[in-house]
Amino acid sequence: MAKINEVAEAAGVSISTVSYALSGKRPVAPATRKRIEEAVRDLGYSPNAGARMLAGSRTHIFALTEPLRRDTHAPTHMSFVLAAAVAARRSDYDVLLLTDEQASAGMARVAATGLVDAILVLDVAPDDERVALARSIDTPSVFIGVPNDHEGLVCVDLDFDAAAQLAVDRVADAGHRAIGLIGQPQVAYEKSNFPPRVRTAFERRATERGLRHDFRVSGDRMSSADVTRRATAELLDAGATALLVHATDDVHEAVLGEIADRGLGIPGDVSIVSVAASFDIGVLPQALDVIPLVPESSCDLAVELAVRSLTPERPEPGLHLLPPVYYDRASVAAPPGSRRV
Amino acid sequence: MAKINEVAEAAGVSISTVSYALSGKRPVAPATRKRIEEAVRDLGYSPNAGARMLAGSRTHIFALTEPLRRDTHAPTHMSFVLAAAVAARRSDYDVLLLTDEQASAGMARVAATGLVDAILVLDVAPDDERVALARSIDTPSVFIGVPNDHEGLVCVDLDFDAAAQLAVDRVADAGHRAIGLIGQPQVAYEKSNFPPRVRTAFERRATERGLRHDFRVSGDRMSSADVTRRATAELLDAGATALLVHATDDVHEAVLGEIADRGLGIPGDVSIVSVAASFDIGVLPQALDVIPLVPESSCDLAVELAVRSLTPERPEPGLHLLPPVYYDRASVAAPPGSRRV
DNA sequence: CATGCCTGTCGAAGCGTTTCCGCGAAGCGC
DNA sequence: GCGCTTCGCGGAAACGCTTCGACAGGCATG
Repeated sequence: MAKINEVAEAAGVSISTVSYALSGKRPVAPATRKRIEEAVRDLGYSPNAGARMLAGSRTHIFALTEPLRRDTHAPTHMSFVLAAAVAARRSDYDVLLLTDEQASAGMARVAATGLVDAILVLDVAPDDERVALARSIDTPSVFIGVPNDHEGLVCVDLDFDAAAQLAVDRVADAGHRAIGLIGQPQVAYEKSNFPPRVRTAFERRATERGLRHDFRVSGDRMSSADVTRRATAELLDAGATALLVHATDDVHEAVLGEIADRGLGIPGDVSIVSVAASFDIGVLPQALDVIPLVPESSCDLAVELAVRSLTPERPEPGLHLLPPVYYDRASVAAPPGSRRV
Repeated sequence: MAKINEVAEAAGVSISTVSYALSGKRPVAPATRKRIEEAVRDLGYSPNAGARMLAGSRTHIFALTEPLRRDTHAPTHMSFVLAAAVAARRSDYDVLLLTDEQASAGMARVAATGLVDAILVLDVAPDDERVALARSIDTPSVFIGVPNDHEGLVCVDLDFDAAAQLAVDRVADAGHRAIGLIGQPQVAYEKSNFPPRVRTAFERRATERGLRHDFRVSGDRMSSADVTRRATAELLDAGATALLVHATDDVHEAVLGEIADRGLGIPGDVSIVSVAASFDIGVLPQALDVIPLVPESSCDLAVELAVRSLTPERPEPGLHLLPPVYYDRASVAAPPGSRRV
């Protein structure tokens, strides 16, 4: 509760010198700086947030908007929120949560009142209404996810296309000629932005590589494991020797369960690659090759772009895609009966 | 981006009149008020957040601290965060998220800088370090959950004792003489504050009513359904005719699965009551009697107390427990072979 | 020795609200 | 018609910080 003038008095300098010493925006003599730092410590001074906002042009707050759709996968979502908060903090920023209907309304509000310096947009839908909003306000925003119409926006995401292509290439290189993709639940292809990207890239690349390929959605919360198991069964029955899985942990479990129940081995009989998994793949009973979706990476980049958009070197609008990384866990091998080793 | 003086000019009044008209802290002539409101609309004025904080003594921000322990159940947690944000918004408050290590460090920081008016404490552990912190700062705080040492703190929670007692009474009244409790995973009894409360109250009340009773933990994420099924089997084998379940949805599913596999009917052979469930009990394949833990109730109350702690009528420190509500879904009946109907 | 240039510091002007104090006009009772 | 209260409103002082412009002194340069 000490104020800056008390610090100044205690250190025997002027208020402005204290301010400069703390912000580092102007050089201060080492001896002076030391006295000031001591005074700060002794008095337990920390600058008043409101005064800082008013005088400076920074609030040191980012908004995080998240509509929280019904079908949002809670654990994944939590990882992103956490990662965003941690990343923001590293740049001396706090995070203001705008959930639910406040995702849009609040976004306009905090922009108008100047409560935040920038806005991080989470849980992006293909036709997200926050796209228009972002364009209409002058608070910079960074989308974590790619809406259909992203003209002029700064977007961050895993390069899902490249990820899907990488996975397809890997199994194709291993000699597989027929592959399947177990995707997200049906609703995700309507409400979310990335599942369709994986699917499309999968199909395109499989075609390019001359592979037979097929796609199935997985089960959602209600229909549970059954749908997924059936999907797995269908793909295997159709002759697929490699499966890519783009889904949550329980879907992976169901896929592995079905494979095990059939007495098939990984990678001896079936090869598996997990694409864009955002959970800890280590919780699964079987080690799987994975191209992870790392919330920390996306959020770190998003925060960096947000910070930079407050400087003269604003980041250029457009897609900032993170290159996929492939982790080999020996769940991909040549298909059974193949002539190669 | 319009400022209050522009509004004043446009409406032909002074700045202070605009302020009073908007805050309602002093009466303003209807005609004047109308002119001001129009000017506000025309100019799209919204008061600058920083200036408001500095001049007024309110920031209109609550902090929400959540350490996010490893074992936190993501969906439940999300419900609480969402409920808190919604409740806060109804009182014209925004929510600043302090996760992870910032749960404590950030709590001290936002208090010192005056960034927030009050602090909501989530995810409370029995020996929570935020207890000491809360006492040492002068920003009011409200705990959602009850730490062991809650002397002088304002705490909100479901009355777990009463809930457990209510459930025990219900099955006892129905004629059961041997009952079981399927609780949370083991770790929850060390790290969380409420599971032990349910267990203790269960045991006390069952003893008071002269019931044979037994307790089992459920399985966690890794050990999955097996542990829970075994626990269920053990309780049933020991002769329990009624089971109380205090756990997440998948544990409920496992319990129901085990009962179904044994060819037992609910409530014909076994009676079930779900205690303090925070998920939508409707997702289960079978309707169950439930005493729900409603995040909205807790958070609404917490916000109300937080708001009130900023007024002269500060709420008195202590436990503010929400009375449990019993929803009858016909999953409790007389035990098999009982003489009554 | 005068000049100019750094370096380190200070004073003061904002930043956009809220709120205290006070003033004029209108309404009231006598 | 006079003094009183009440009502509506305006002026101006905070609120605590950042930052611009200025200035003194020390140093090297011509």
